[in-house]
Amino acid sequence: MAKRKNNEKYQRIIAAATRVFARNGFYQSKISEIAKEAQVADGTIYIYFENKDDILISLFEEQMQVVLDNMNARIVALTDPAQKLEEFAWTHLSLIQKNKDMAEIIQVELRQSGKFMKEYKNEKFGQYLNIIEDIIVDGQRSGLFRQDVVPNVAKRAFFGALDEVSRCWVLSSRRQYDIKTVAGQISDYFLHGITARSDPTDAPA
Amino acid sequence: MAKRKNNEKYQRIIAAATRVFARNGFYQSKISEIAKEAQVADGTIYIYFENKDDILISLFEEQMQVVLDNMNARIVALTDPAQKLEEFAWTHLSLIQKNKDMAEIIQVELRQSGKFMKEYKNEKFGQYLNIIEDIIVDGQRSGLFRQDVVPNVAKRAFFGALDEVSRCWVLSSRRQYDIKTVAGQISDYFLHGITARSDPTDAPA
DNA sequence: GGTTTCTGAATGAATAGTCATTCATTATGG
DNA sequence: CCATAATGAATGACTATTCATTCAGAAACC
Repeated sequence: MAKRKNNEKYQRIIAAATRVFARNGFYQSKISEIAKEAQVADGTIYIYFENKDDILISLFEEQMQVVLDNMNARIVALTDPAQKLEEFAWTHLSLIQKNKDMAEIIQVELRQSGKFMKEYKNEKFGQYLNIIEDIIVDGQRSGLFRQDVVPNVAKRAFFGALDEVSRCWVLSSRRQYDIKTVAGQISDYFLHGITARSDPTDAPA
Repeated sequence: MAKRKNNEKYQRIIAAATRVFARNGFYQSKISEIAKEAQVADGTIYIYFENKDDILISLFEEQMQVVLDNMNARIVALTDPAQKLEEFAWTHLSLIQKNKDMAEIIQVELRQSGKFMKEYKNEKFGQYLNIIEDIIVDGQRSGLFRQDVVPNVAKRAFFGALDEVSRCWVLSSRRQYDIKTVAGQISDYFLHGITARSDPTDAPA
């Protein structure tokens, strides 16, 4: 296999595949269509990738690394765990919005059972979730978050909430509410809950 | 097409397809494998179903109706919106646990596959989400829930949290925490948030 | 500088295998 | 017997992958 990173043709195929997979779904996408979209011969793809699956996995690994770096850089700049969670929500939704094709693939194609979710270990995704877990544990240590919260469950609850909203955007292609509103609402539910409180200082901003 | 409902062979094919799809994923599943599992000839499947897609859709419609009826029956018996949400969480997770193959298909194949999420309108799923929305609107009317909560966003946040936990179970096949704990935690985050409060009466049970 | 040889990326037509779907035929049961 | 259900081998489309060939540029040589 020819050298991958920083290779113009490799990147062109990745970009083309992202569009094609998002358009048709993985199993409906033909190698020939990706080749055409990348302005490359069918066979050329096999110089850079093992097979069709490998294109999807590579696509994911490549993008996930960017997302991880991005997110870590933003989180590390903050100290307050509550602020960190808000930042996570906002950044996550921004990334989804900025790269809809990619988001759709991660959401829809990669999670398909059998091959991808079961056989491919998907460490990058685990690392991503662990950013949330670390924030929660940190907040518990400092006494800001309740001690009876189970970080491993809470991280999934928080991520799941964001993810479901993202799915809605990705699949319906219309956003009813802007990112700021949604990210704010979700982190607010998670931090303070939806139950009304008689004490007005508890009301959100 | 031979009459469907209450037909023994129809049900046998649905049941077989559920197992096979859960095992291999939709696109990796062969009609011949479903036929074998249902102890039926390949061609017989086409007496009861239009095509392969139709099997998946029928599977889903059939099961979703059961889930909807189940959930509605349980919710209607309660009056307190907060209790209703707790009941929703508990029932949802119980149903997932009780029927893992089905859960996997709904989670992984149907909801997330481009072909099905984009082209198939999926009204049953919308109805399911609307149960949550109705509870939230109800709670706002009675002043129990905050007025600044957006029901349409909140329903997705709540469902997403449950769904992510379910996915974790379905794909890893081991449950670290029992249903009662998880359902309790999630509805508690959603109702009261994870932030610690100085007033001890705010602490969860 | 000009000629030859070499290299390996790129090509795309051909292959080889897979499977959904059909349908001529057979069984069933009323 | 007729109608309906069931069968499963055969069909036909589809497409991932291969590989013999081309070709542009780099090295070697004179």
